[in-house]
Amino acid sequence: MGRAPCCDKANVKKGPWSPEEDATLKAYIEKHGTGGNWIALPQKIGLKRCGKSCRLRWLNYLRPNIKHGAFSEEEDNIICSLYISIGSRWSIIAAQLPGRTDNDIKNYWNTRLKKKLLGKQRKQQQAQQSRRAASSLKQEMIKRSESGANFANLPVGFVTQNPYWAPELPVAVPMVNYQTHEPQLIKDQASIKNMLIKLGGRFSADNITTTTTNTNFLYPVDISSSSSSDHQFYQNSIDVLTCTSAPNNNIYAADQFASTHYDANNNGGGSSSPTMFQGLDDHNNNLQADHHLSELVVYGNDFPHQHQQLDGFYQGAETLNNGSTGTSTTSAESEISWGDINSLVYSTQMVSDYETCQQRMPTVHSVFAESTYFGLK
DNA sequence: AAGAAAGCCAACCGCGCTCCT
DNA sequence: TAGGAGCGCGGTTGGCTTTCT
Repeated sequence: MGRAPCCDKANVKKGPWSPEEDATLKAYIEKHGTGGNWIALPQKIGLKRCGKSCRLRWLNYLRPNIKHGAFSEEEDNIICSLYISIGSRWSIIAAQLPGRTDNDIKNYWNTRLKKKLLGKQRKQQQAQQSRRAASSLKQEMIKRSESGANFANLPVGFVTQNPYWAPELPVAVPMVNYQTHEPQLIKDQASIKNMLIKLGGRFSADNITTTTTNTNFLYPVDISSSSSSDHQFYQNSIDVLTCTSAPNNNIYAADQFASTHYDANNNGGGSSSPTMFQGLDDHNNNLQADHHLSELVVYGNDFPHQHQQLDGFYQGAETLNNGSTGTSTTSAESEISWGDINSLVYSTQMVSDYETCQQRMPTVHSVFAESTYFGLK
């Protein structure tokens, strides 16, 4: 049984608002306010509109100080930065842009900005580089495994980047036990599989047996104290997102990160939105999966390349926009896999952290340690 | 000049969350 | 504590406009 409709659909007008309707609504709200009840409002003022429609019309068009028209370069940058940081939280993004509505920003992003930022050429570069990185990492993992390497030396929280599940599993997955804080190697395929499911992989309905709440393999850790060789190894292995005011400069746990993007029934975090890792079971989607699994760790603020790389991100975007590269990108060529860009966002957990951060610090940086992710190197 | 395709954006839809009873 | 009502949000749709062929 579905939810009861908020209004009598048969007796409400749909479609564009007339100037008269606008005037009626505006005059009433300016004089009396909304009265705290949008559902009842249209009846009060004699509009044959759904209360939700009135609310939307007021918020997106009629209320004072709404800014219409072109977005500035500065606004573009803010939107991009926040989208990368927090994803499609349009209301939060809109809160940073006075006069802009979430709907406006959403439309602007969907129709223009995202095309501006990414293109086919980049995707191809990304594919090549990602394959190379995954391959070298896998070899490194095998080497370490064969030599009986002590994975305790690895930075805590490391997840093998062998990203694509079937048909072969990673050789081994170094993890830190959440309870004991002891490093451990996970070699058992079922365990690894469950772990990856937990981290966000979706393989098939039959295979989903874990929930997002039962096990915790990882916990936040400061990698700044890791040895330089490990640091390098790590750096070559993962992508990095950072929040400059993350508590204690800690890495966020991968499970924390993934659990908010996935649930075992594939219900997503809300409505019908795809989960972050949707597509991992697609055999043609190796590249995308590469990226998803390589993003499971978040550093603190001491990573050296962050500003430079964020700058690179924007430079790349501008280059695309200006068409100033030798290989200009046409709009037709700009079709992209949105798994790529959607995978850039923080988890809900991180968003709340971000929101906390935001109260303390004016900016939040997102960073990608491997800027090859964007083909920017 | 006309039809097709693409771009754009206002509005709708449905779900999760919160508040209230 | 449970259930209902309303709110807020993000995804999607549909229709108008602009550009392309």
